[in-house]
Amino acid sequence: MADSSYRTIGYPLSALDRLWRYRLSALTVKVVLSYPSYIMSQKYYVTTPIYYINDKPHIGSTYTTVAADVLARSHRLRGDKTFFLTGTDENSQKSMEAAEKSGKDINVYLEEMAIIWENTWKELGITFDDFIRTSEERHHKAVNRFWKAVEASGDIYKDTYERHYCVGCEDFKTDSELNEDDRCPLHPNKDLELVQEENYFFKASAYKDDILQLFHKQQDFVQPVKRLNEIRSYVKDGFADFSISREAKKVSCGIPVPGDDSQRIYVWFDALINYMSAVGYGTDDELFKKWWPANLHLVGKDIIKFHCALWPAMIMSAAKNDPLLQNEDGTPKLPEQIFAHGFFTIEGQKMSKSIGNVIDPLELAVEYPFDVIRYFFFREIGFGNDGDFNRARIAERYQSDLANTLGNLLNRAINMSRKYFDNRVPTCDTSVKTWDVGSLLSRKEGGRATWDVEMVDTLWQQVEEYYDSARIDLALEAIWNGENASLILANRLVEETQPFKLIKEDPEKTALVLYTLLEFLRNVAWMIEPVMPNISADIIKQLGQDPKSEISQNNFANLKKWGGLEPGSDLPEPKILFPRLGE
RNA sequence: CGCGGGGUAGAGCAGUUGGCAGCUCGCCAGGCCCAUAACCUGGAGGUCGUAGGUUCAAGUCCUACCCCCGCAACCA
Repeated sequence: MADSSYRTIGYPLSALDRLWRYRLSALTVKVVLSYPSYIMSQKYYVTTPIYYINDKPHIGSTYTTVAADVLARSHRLRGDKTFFLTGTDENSQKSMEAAEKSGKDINVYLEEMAIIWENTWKELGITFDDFIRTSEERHHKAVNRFWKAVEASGDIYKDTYERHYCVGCEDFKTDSELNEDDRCPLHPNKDLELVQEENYFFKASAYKDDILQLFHKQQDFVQPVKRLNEIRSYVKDGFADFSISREAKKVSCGIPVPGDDSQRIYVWFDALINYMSAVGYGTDDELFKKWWPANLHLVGKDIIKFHCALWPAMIMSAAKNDPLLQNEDGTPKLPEQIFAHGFFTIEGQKMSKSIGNVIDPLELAVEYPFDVIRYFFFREIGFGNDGDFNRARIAERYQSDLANTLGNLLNRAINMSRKYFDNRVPTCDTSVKTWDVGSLLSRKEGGRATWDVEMVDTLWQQVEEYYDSARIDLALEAIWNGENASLILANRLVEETQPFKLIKEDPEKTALVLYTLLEFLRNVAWMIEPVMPNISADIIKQLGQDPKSEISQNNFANLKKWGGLEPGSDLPEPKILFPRLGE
């Protein structure tokens, strides 16, 4: 990097060979902004969708919820005021049908199921801060307030119509949206309902340009980019008004339309508002001001239409007549970002109850420590992409990444330290930031021959950036395999310095090497804490520290500062972190 | 013209604005002996779905085409 002798200034561009251009591009310095952590401290509000409770949680909803948990934990770790919301959608026809099937009273059924969901998340160690149920009073109040605001903006109108309604899409279909057999192309085997009634509509179409403008101005409003493209073309091609109510006599659930008991608010208009009702909209203005707008709505790729287009349109409308929804400059307080993750198949097959491959997360947590599953979710599958939930791959990841790379490194580092330094963390000068390794640490040409604490700082910066952009997968990759300090590199460090030989010649240098390994592992433990909280705590305990006391300091800058592991402190006897499988 | 995803090493995947085709696992050969038969190094293995086009330069941009996956219900 420092060697710029091959930069032949003034050379005509056309004469540049491939190598030259390649090297020049390698010179591009990544500028990473870093702030003192006391400035970084801010609020973070993240949500999952509210789940239909026509059955217990499965691996799919678990994936979404765990992702939100990882992001919430990553912000808490850094001292951000964090609010993580999940919950249940109880005003839907699907819940009603499931209740009927079970033969239970609807309220009894909803109560039981909501408890199952909440308890499942608790048992899996999900750190949600609130659990919203759309049957709750606070939600009804929020919906009422929201409806009235939208109504005052003139965006709710009544219409009598006769139209094709697709139960699968929960949406109306215009003639142009039907396939050649006059059926819904998404649900061709499902009869369209010819619906004839008088309902309320939300004038979404009035916000078409504003939504497109939003996509244009805030390019990261929808992530990943491919979803933004998808939703943009949907809005461009026609962003029709949404039906937002049903005749009360035809549905057995739902919140009554304010001022019109003959109609019930229908599905999405009601459900989306949960993100506001949970933080006090309609019940606690101060609380609402504290948390809204949400920083991130985490959703599955199937519901981006509602979250990325309908929801902002609804807020734009309501904001016109509700100061609580306005920024200081009068613009609507929209959520900052919507991230759509992909779906996964189970062993190559679509997840399906009839195939019988639906996985209960609690049963899975018996097969593997749940931290391992969490790791697999984000290491194996690029976040935002589709993937496959595959047992063989879990075992592979476990053996290779967890046992061999991480677990073994911890074990060998602790064992050597104990053996050579009287069961203690080696004593060395922790202010030494850089030292000769003796050979090349990086296998790449031009790789470094020194250990440099700066590499750990750089890794921290990368990891934080990746967590910030919800790229949990990239954070893990950087920790395990990155160009800077990484677990791979730490293992290589052992080979290059050979502390097991070095101890006979140069105990001081050996102390430096082993301290570096242990202290790096302490840092890694905190980097992976959002994804593997239990493993993280285990590592810190094995290093002779109390994870709780460290985190209770709630001082992120302190926690990641090099030298946190005290030289000379006791090192307990190590335990195998990830026992080999099948033994 | 229904919508979306995808075709890159044996398997699974990355490849930002075109600039030496990469990662993990597996395989082969060495090294090491602190450690969980773990760790490190080297190697083999590619017509980047096909055919055209733009360009000094295409996995990447353009055009056409082929193939695979998902789209009854359950369902993130």
